[in-house]
Amino acid sequence: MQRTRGRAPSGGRAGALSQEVIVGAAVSLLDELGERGLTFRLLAKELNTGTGALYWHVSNKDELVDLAADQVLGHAFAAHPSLEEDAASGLRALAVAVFDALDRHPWAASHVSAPPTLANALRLLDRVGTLVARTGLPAERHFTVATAISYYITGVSAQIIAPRPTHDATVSREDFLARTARRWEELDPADYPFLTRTTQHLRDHADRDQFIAGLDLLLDGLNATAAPRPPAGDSNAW
Amino acid sequence: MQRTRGRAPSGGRAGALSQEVIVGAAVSLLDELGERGLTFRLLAKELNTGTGALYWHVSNKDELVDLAADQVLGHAFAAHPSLEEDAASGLRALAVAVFDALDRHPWAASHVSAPPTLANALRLLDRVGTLVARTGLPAERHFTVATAISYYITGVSAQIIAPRPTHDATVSREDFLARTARRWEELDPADYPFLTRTTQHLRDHADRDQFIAGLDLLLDGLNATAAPRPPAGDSNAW
DNA sequence: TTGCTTATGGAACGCCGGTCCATATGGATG
DNA sequence: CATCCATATGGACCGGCGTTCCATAAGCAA
Repeated sequence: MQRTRGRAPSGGRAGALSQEVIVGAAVSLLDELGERGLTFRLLAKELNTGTGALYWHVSNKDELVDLAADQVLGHAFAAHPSLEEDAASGLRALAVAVFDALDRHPWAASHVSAPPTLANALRLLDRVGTLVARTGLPAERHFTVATAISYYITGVSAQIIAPRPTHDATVSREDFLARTARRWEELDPADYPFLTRTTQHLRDHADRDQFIAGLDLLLDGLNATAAPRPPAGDSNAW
Repeated sequence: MQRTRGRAPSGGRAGALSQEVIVGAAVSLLDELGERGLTFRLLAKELNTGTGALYWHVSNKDELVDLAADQVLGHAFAAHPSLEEDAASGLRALAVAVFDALDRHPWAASHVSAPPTLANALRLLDRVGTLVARTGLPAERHFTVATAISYYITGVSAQIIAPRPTHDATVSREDFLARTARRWEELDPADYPFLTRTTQHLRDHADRDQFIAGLDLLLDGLNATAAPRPPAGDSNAW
């Protein structure tokens, strides 16, 4: 019965509760304590109310966290107003904005899903699609390519960002990488020929650059298939 | 204290418990009931023991699920023995094998993480890296490219596969897609210009093909950057 | 004022992850 | 064969969680 509550705060009570303020408080708590630390009891105390009141505006914890993640995704659009750029750099900028937004709220990364159902996830796919449509790719490929890029953005961001909370906040990133590198070095080169000689790159790599490198690979592929016949000069001219 | 229990079942008791059999039973339960349905109590009953005994072999539920997911990832290697192929088709086959393995155990998709720490996740990155090294790409790019591809495989698989359990098993995939398509059609074309004219592709798309299409895009990019100067004839000859 | 819908908050329920501990098992030692 | 101890077991128990329920309040229409 309490579907789709949280209309605009107009006309309500004074210290009115609403889905919007609840989700906002949830984001703060999630940033501070992570997904495990977010509790309806704690959230209720934070908002000076009881758990029952919260359930009037939000149907359960899964929905709450999904809404919170979608709000975080919304930050990316605020940080990246749709500039008038060419398609390739527009896609790059959008992707990086999403990565950075999720990077600031690691718990959210694993909750932005596709095919999208929430408002900002829908907006993301739509913007990617609009930019893809500008590349001159044949129309029948737009959906597939747009979806692939969206999947890359959210899926790979989640892979890169999510692993951290597994380990204590007491362990710094450098320590973690150094420890992992050492473990790779101790592996049997016969079983793991590649890893055992690649540990230095692991130590030096930056997550954000890694994300961008893969994205560029994807966009290069797009470029290559969009213009299969190599043009005379600059192959970057879409 | 109970780190790294579960030595080979040799020499133990008769109905010996071990990490291996526990993880195996967990996989079955996860397949049947999902992550929420897996319970130490239920698992204990299934194995005719108590919860305390389980904790002797596995330190907590997170570790148990991670181990279960890694076991599922191992299925992919069994299904895809390292054939002697050229790098491109080898990467394709490996990626698809992983996707298929995760597709059969949807709960596992969101638990294979990178940078890898468990045995089969390490193997995956190593195999990808080995194949990448065969492409003739300059050595200093091996790590970045291999990581990007691994991220794509696990991250995008998770994106494609994970969303399903959110909805009841009572709703078929076709129903879900049709419903989503209808919702996209009802959006305001001013806000969502791309989505509102792309609903037919949504209805028709196949997840597996979608995964492969994005992968091919990535591999095309690899191909393009590996051989920046387009060779005379076939551009697929690595 | 009356009556109905919307909204609130806190008590209570059932279940879960995890710990504790009394007990058993079986190989090593003599 | 008797003893001992690290290994292993299983069930009771604890604290805390998501969720439900319900008695009540607050706004609004007649």
